[in-house]
Amino acid sequence: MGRGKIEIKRIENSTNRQVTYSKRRNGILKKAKEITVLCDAEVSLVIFSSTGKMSEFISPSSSLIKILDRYQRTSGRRLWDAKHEYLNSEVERIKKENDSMQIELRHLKGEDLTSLNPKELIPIEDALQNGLTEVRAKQAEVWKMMKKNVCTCQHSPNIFLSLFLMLMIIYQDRMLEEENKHLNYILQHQKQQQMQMNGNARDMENEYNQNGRDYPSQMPFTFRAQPMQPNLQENQ
Amino acid sequence: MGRGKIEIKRIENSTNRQVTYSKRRNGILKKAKEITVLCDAEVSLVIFSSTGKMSEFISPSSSLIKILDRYQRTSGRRLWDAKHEYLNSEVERIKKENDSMQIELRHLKGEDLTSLNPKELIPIEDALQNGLTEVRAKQAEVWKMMKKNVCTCQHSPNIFLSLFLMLMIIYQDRMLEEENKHLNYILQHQKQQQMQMNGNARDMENEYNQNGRDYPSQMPFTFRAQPMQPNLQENQ
DNA sequence: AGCTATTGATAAGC
DNA sequence: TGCTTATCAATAGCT
Repeated sequence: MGRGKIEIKRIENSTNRQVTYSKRRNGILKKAKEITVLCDAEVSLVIFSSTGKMSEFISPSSSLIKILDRYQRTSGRRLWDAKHEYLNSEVERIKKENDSMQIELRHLKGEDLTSLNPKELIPIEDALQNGLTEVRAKQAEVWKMMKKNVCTCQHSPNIFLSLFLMLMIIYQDRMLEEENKHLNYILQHQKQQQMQMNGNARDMENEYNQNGRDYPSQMPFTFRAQPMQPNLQENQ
Repeated sequence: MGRGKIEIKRIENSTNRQVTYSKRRNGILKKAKEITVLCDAEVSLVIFSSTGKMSEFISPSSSLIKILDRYQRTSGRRLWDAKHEYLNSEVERIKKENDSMQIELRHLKGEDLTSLNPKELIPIEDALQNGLTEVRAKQAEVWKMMKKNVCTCQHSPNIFLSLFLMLMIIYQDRMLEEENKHLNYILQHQKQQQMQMNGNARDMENEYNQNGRDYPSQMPFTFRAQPMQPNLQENQ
């Protein structure tokens, strides 16, 4: 490509060689950029001219180190010494461990199940059931301990209030969540009511109670975000 | 250069991208060879396709290690040390990830729960419950499919036998486990009986049945490791 | 460094 | 993947 065909052999004229180098180097760098973008390839290109000037192109999303790392893994050729080799193997080993754990975790969380056959589902189900049993046993134990503390500890006059506060602390996140759901529910409900204003105006309080039963609650106790009963400690 | 101008941006069509990659890679490799010959440059070119296939060109008179050495000297950038640091940090990072996953896994499996406070147990319980729901939904789906296949497929006369065999395959591990438990139970029982030989010799069969009820079984169906009923297919 | 005639690379199609 | 061909891109030689 040019005013005449050239043979691919060393250009003897130094100036000419230098000019050709400059032009062709730009060409290759451009091509390298283009192939990374067009084909999302990973490219590392290092060129030294005969005068020792260096040019390079590394895919922007990568780095020379990453590419060389990959080069070693893919080609099997070793570039660094044993020290690095050890670290490399460490990384490989731990990454593998990591991957398998990730898969296990995903499965336990009910994700990526489509890739499993029925037989593989069984040990997962077992593990989950077992875990749940353990966790609930632990929770029961905690409750038992608490109860025991309440029964044996006589020197606190406000023990039920304390217990209540503990529950508040334990369940505060879920309570906030529930409260949010609750408030959202009321809000939406009020909107609906306003829209129906012109139509049949039914008893608002009554309707709330009616629908309140459908409002989902996953709490073990039915806490509602209402002012704390001030007479609670009278119960003991 | 081609039947039409193309914009330099990622080629979305995967086949097209692959073809273009192949062609352009050849082009770049050729250019790299040419510039080394024409201008006696030193070139190192490593390309990974998006599918992970590697191609390389290193100036024949050189080697990748020589070029990288020169790269370090010329650019002043460190590759070996940097590589070392990079790997060390990688190991650290992945190990941390590993540890946290391990802890999560243990917790989900109901281990090491003593270190947790009640509040921390709740998300674990939720995750387990959720996972169990997902897994069982998946299982239900599988069963539904099986059932559908059984109902819609009329050309197999031994469909219930087939179904039974499928169950056998799915549950074979648990069956073996159960059988083992069972056999161990009998063995231990017989030992106890032998030790009591000289004492009050009660009805052996009776005692087995009496204690047999306590022998735990978690199977959804009560399979016992006994010869398959040969008349099973008559049931259909 | 710029220009352009010319060769080379390649996009699209098979 | 390989071949063909119309087009576009790179560049050799020159200024």
